[in-house]
Amino acid sequence: PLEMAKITQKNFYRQLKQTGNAYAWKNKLETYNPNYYKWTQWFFLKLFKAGLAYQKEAPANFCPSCKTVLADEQVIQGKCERCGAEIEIKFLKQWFFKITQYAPRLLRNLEKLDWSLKVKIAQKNWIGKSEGAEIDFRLFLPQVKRFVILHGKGASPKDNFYLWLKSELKKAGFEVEVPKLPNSFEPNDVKQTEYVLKNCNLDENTIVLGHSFGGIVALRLLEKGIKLKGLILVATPRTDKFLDHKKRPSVSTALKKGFNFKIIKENCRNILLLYDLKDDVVPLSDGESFAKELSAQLIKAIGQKPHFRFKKEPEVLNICLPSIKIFTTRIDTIFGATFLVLSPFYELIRKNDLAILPEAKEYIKETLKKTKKEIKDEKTGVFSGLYAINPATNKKIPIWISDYVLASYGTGAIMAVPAHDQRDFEFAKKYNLPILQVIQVPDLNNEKNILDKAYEGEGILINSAQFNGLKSQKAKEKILNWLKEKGVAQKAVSYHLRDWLISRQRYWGPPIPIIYCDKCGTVPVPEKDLPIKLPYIKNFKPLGTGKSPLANYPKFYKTKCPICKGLARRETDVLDTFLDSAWYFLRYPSANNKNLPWDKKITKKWLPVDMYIGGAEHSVLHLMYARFISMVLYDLGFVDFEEPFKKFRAHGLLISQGAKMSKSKGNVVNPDEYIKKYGADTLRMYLMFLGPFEQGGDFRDEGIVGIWRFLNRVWQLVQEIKIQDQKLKNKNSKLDKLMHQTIKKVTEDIENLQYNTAISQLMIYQNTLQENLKILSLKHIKTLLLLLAPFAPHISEELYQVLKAKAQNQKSKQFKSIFEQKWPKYDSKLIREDAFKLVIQINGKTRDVIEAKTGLSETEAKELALKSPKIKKW
RNA sequence: GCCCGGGUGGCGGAAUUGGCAUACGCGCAAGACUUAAAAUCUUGUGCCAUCUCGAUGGCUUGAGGGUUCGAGUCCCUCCCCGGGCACCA
Repeated sequence: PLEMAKITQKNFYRQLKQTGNAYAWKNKLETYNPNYYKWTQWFFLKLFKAGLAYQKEAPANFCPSCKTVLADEQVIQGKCERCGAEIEIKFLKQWFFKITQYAPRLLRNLEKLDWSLKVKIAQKNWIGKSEGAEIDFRLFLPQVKRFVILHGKGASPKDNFYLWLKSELKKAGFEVEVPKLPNSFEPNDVKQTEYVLKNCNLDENTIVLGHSFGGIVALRLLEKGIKLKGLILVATPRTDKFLDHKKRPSVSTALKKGFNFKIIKENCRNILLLYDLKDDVVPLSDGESFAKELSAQLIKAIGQKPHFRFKKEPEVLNICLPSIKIFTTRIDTIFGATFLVLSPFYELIRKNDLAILPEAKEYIKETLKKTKKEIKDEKTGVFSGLYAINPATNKKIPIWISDYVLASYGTGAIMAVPAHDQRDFEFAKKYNLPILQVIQVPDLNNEKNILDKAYEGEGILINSAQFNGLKSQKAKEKILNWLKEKGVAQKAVSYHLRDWLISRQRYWGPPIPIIYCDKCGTVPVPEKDLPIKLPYIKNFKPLGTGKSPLANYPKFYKTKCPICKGLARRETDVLDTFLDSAWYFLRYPSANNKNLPWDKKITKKWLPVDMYIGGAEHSVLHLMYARFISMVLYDLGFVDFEEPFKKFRAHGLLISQGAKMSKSKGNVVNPDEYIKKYGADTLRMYLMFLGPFEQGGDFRDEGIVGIWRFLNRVWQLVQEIKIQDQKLKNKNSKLDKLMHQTIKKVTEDIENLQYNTAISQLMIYQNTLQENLKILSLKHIKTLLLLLAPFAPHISEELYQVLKAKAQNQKSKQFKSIFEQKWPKYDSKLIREDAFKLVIQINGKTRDVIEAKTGLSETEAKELALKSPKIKKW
């Protein structure tokens, strides 16, 4: 790629120069240059340190042909933005930028921007804000009747979260016991176990929750042969390694006996472990070792207080009464929610070993083999084996798993309301799930409102208990408040925008500056070590193993940990090259600065960009990324503007033979051929003359000779003209008027990107000059050349030199360039017409047109009109 | 399905606020130059009628309706083309 880039860029630069584009060539840059991508990597580090770059395991768009993952924006209609292959969903660990954190601002700022409406709307839709609610649907726990909570060392039933948890569980309809265990300060697990056996009601409908030392007691109960429905260990020690173990001889003694895990597992099949990441008493590793021995699910969380010692610990309640959070914009239809649907990638299913059916597990595996298109084409799903409780109706509803629910939107779970959502309707029909109508269909006389498809509109509520008769809008508000009071719902906003996936398993891109060390974890490369150069390797083809080709080069990835200096491994994925282009405008003015990404003073002078012109295809790609990066840099104090481009205009796309130009279609129009035949000026001017700049169209060369002829006539004009005596000056007011009108029109049209009409005005002007060849003065022709210069720079410059030589009596001399002359100004007094055409219409039809002098009064104009002989018969 | 553009001569396209629709260019036709062709220049060129043959009348901006003295332009309904997004709950 490096060699190829150098060849293609050479040709690219040649063509840009040849077409007469006046760029500041001193300030050019190439993003593959280590001097440039050094700073791209530097951004990554800045974002990483600001908590805006993170790694996560998530379903990602994977292109099987490019063999890399892609960002959401880079999937166009289910296909790869680069190669067009059908995208698959793979569950992989990748790096992301938290662009979603900026979603509200990216949306809000749009209003202030002077951008093509098209692009603003595209961005708005892509960010896709929806307002609604998040609602908790509690899981239905079959056969569970009773909770027994065992407190820890030195505690009593009144301490920590016990009282609160007891009341919450009671509210949910369970029996709860919290025994006061004997000798709490110097507890003996044998004695406490005996106490529980004697005093508590334990059976196969009971879940025991043990907190800290209470967990050891719980395990002993199972060892004794007690069978339980479930066991929850909250921060229970496995080893006596915790900080002040010397002060806890009782715990050490209890642990020394060890556990009979085999019997424990036999007596209880549902075991969940909850450990606090910031625990200052029991290390997380205890939870990990328990999880291994008990083959149980370990949930890592952060307690309100370390070791879960606060009065309210929602994480603990969540374990006892797991619930599924859904997002909806139609809370008014909640009484019609007859089932829940989870995405196959829903966190709970993946991470918690809920009692889901084997066929559901199989389904999740199968989903990973499908392409996006296959998923879309047919709705499939499977019953999970679980049930939830609809918080509005308190009814038990089944939980299904289906890939028609996206993991990456909302919470990854939905309440299905088949009567009022077409997708849910189709799903319910296919799998024979109940459909309950809760909104009246207007204009339907039939009282039963039988539905053969979902009614998705709003209306009056039915089958919704106390909310019957309300209109959707009002009902949304009331139901939300009702569920809020119950503590199971809250207002929520969801965005369509996803975090920006920036890892690529390609070769060509800046390596992600991260080092993995067994001891120190994920370590950012120190800034002084940048750039991490992309090595020159022979086999750069993608591997298809989910890893970058760099993963085959130990020379690249073997490194030392910057912290402990031990052996470590570099990240081998590279950064999305869209990140390179997300900040290049900042680099242009300071392109030659070796020590900084940009010079503060120069940046202040030149940026933000006044006017930016590009393709609309970058609406949600480059333009969104660049805005995000600018906002981050602003927040971090590196630049003093949030928005990089004040004004943006999208040029139209020129297509060829009815399709986008592409090498594979063989319909590429090569400018070189036209330059060879007609010259660069003709080509560039023809492109401008073709049609409205912002519209684009099919490229045909049928009219190109028109421009060629026009430029030839201008050429002839300058050759033929004889510079007159100054006497003739100002004699021809008609020509002067046209000249000033032309200056005005061309100036304004250029500013509005209406090049086609500017050129047509130049043609009119040129034609008139030709007709009045004998009475032309220098200014007329000079103005023509000045106005023509931006369109046809080469010929204008040459003719300008000829003209100057003529004007100064043929002395051959090098004159200043036309591009150093001032742009002509028009005199608005001279533009005003002194005559106008008085159009006489009768019943909207033109019956006569009379030449009239300006400044007539209404009566005078009427009189004049009535004199027209033609109107008499009308 | 939703959201943007757009639909005007044979073609690319013009048309400030509603006020001569078709500017400018291509193409085409006739003429000039030429032995001839190309190039160049000049003139003409929306469609349909009518006749006394250079005028007169009518029609025309995707379709239909409306507002107005007057609509390519404003309002309503619909059709077609291009682009974007799309199980987004």
